[in-house]
Amino acid sequence: MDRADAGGRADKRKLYELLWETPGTPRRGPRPTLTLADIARAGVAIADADGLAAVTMQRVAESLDVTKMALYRYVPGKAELVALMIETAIGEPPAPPPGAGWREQLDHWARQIYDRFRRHPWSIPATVGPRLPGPNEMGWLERATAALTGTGLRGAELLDVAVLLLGHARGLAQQDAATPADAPGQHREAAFTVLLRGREEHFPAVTAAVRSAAAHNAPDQAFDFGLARILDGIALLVERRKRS
Amino acid sequence: MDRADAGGRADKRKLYELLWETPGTPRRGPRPTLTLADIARAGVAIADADGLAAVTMQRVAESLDVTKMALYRYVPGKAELVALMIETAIGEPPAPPPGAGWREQLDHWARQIYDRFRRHPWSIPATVGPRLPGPNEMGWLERATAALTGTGLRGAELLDVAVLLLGHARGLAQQDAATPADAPGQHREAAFTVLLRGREEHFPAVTAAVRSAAAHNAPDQAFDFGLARILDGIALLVERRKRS
DNA sequence: TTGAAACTGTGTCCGTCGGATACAGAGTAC
DNA sequence: GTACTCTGTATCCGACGGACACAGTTTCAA
Repeated sequence: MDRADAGGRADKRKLYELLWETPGTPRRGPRPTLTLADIARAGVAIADADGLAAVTMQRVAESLDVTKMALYRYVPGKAELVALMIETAIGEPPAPPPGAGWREQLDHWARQIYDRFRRHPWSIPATVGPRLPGPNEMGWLERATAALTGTGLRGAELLDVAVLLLGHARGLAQQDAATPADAPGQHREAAFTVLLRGREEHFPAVTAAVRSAAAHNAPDQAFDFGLARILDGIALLVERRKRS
Repeated sequence: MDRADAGGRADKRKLYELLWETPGTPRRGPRPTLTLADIARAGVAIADADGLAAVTMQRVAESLDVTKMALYRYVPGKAELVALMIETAIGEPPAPPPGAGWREQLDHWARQIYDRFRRHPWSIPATVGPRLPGPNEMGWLERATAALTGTGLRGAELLDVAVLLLGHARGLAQQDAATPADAPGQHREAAFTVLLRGREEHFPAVTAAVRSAAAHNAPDQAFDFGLARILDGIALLVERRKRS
């Protein structure tokens, strides 16, 4: 049973303090050999190298030359460790290109977060489910909403746009992570072709689409394509609001 | 260590047979007491009730009045069981509304898949990472691409559109699942308000957006909003292709 | 009719995981 | 110096996924 399900309010409070408050260092007893940042970085390194499943309290502790149980002096449990890892991996939001309009800013924002997801594929499964956002995560959200301030969109819509772009970046990063690294050329089409073989009459439209895509052997532009459609749709709304 | 990481080719082949081939029933030995569909349904029921973490070989077996190890006669491992559960939960794709244009079809498609994700929140974390799509999943993709056939979009773009819509439905369903069920009114804003309190100067744009959203106490329309933007953006492209 | 073969479900065992608890040593404040 | 507090450790536990050997059951072939 995952503690995230049954843990309840106490765990959530612990996580909040861990993410949002810098602990006032106590002045008694031996100095800690580790810091939260150390632990988070060690976890990220392991996850980057061998995936999220390889992030074990045991292994994180070994990479820090400490016993497994020592980690529990810093982190209440594994869920909180992963939360810290996410904050570390996502990092601080990048500065928007100076003097850019809302569209360029959002385009930049989406590409940056897409890049983070691709550099840390484990963060995609790690960020599903009910979660408490950390300061860095909130910082990214701030940048996205700030980009749209003054466009005439409503408050809720600003948040909706951020969620929309984030979902797209996540989805595409996941698709990239799903394609094996040994087929650099036709990522997605190759996997589908095998599945569709002999079943063309069941999936005629997909078959046609895959064949057409393979024939034009265009590079994988799914992220750019979706991003352009989304921004087009937002631009349409901005224009409409401006006129009214 | 998760077998999905290190398992390699043999596991993938097993999973393919499991998802795509109806096994020729052997005629020797005692008749099986279970079917794959039984097991998948039992797993779905447990996941719907208590979450994905509650789906244990032990518990699935108990709910079927069988020993844990009996399940391994049907399913190579837990990863494959979850894959079967996903196929069962997603189900066959719905028939498109007759006589509808591409936009209505895609709108319907997105709402339907959004609904599936919301009815089975566990399927969101279950469908991350490298996966082999099953027949039902491919069926959904078929419907989406079929809706756009004849619009002048390229083959790769049809697939991109499906990925885009799927990502949106996933993202929003996840956000819904993250909001506690005891706050029916202002879902998202309530959680943010607590985090932003006392930090308004750090996140001015988010603060303003959240306050504005809370003031207009509009119902949660994030899914509708994003879907409309996406379809607007696609419509723009379709128009452009039609003219050229 | 009588094995032999094949298949199903069971019981037992193992390694690994997250985590609780008790304890020993280290450092600080009085 | 001594009491207190904090750190890291050692040991233990239950639950998990899974391997393996075995017993019972059904069908096929002689």
